[in-house]
Amino acid sequence: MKERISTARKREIVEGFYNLSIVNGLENTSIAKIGKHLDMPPSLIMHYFPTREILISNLIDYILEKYLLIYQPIIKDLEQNESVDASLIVETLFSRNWNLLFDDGVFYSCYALIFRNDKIKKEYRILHEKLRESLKEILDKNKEMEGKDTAVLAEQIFIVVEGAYYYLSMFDDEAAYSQKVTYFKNQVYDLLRKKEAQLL
Amino acid sequence: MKERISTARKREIVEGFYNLSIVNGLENTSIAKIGKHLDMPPSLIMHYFPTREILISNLIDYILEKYLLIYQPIIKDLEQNESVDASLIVETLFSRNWNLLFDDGVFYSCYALIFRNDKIKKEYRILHEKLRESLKEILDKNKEMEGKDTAVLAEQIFIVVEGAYYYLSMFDDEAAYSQKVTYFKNQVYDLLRKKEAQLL
DNA sequence: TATAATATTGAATGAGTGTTCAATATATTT
DNA sequence: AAATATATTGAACACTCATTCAATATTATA
Repeated sequence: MKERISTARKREIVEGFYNLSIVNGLENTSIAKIGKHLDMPPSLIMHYFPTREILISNLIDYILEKYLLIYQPIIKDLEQNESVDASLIVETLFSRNWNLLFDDGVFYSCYALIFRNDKIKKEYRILHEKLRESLKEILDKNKEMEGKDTAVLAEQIFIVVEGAYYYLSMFDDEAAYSQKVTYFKNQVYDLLRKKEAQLL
Repeated sequence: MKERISTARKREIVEGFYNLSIVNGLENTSIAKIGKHLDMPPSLIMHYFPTREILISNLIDYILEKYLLIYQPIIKDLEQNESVDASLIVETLFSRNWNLLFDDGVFYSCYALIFRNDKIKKEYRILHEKLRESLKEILDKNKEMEGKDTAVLAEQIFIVVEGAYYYLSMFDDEAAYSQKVTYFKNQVYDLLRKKEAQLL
């Protein structure tokens, strides 16, 4: 019972931190502000997260956890069919639903921390490796992929996806945005179509 | 003369800000710390940069200015030859010299600001468009590129480069790093080799 | 040389920071 | 019901923050 209170409070605090960070930025979201937002004294936050660093670490866990949900449409499809076709993969990877899962501003602020914090760097690395492994498994279920090095293919596809999200975040103009997305989707389709297995 | 003092001081301050941010992170680099680092009172910094926001804006100008220097090896080569071959382009884009030009931690911290600051977003967008336009011009000088949509090609190449830098920053292991770089370089070579012009 | 403009200093401001601590309330275990 | 563990409170801490201001030093202009 107390265990439940503890975990519920922790989650409440992390989510409050996250939601405030979306609006104010990670660097401007203080423990006092989180407390005011959630109507609880800062000392209670410190009770569950002894230092701000620990709190940030938990926020990152929370964000990365959400990040893994991208594959949900594909997993859902796999429950009914044996393999997934290319278009569902591409459309899922570039869907804007992704942006709804987590806030890009907070995500990149946390990402920037990898350069000065090895623990965070490792967490990010593990997540990104997971994303690629999952894509490889999905690709391996497809007969058209036989004989291809799906591990390398997954790496190359994700580089396009991640580069695209990075770049496209700079564009507000809907027309320019969607035209560029088309280029990058085609780029992934080309990778999937490529006949020869990737050379080492 | 006074003009010179002013611009020299401004540059000194921005560089101090930048150098401290590399070590402590952008969010932990205060005006007081910059002052102590440069042995000048905070009030002098405020004299040249009335608000912290303006100072950050100038830091971003400074970083983006450095970013544009990637093309230097190619420009140097173009002074002697009429066109640049693919390998110099690919090697330049993936060279680690790039990392020496500016600090990635500071760069991504500043990048994260685009999500809450439209002025910064626009600056970043303009830089990234410039990078692509320059690459297009370089590609256009090459006869092998005739008939290809070099504008789209430049977009697709840069997506790979930027995605790669984002992803590779998570890896410290030299072997894993260089193997992955190989994949991504090949990916760009494939783009350059592709016969058909890109469909709209 | 006198005047105006800019450069530089140092002290002060109030607000906000993360964190600590002792006291109290609530729930769990004995 | 008593003892123990956890949850919650609110006040306080020393410190740092960006920013302001009046005073002084230096340089440029008239």
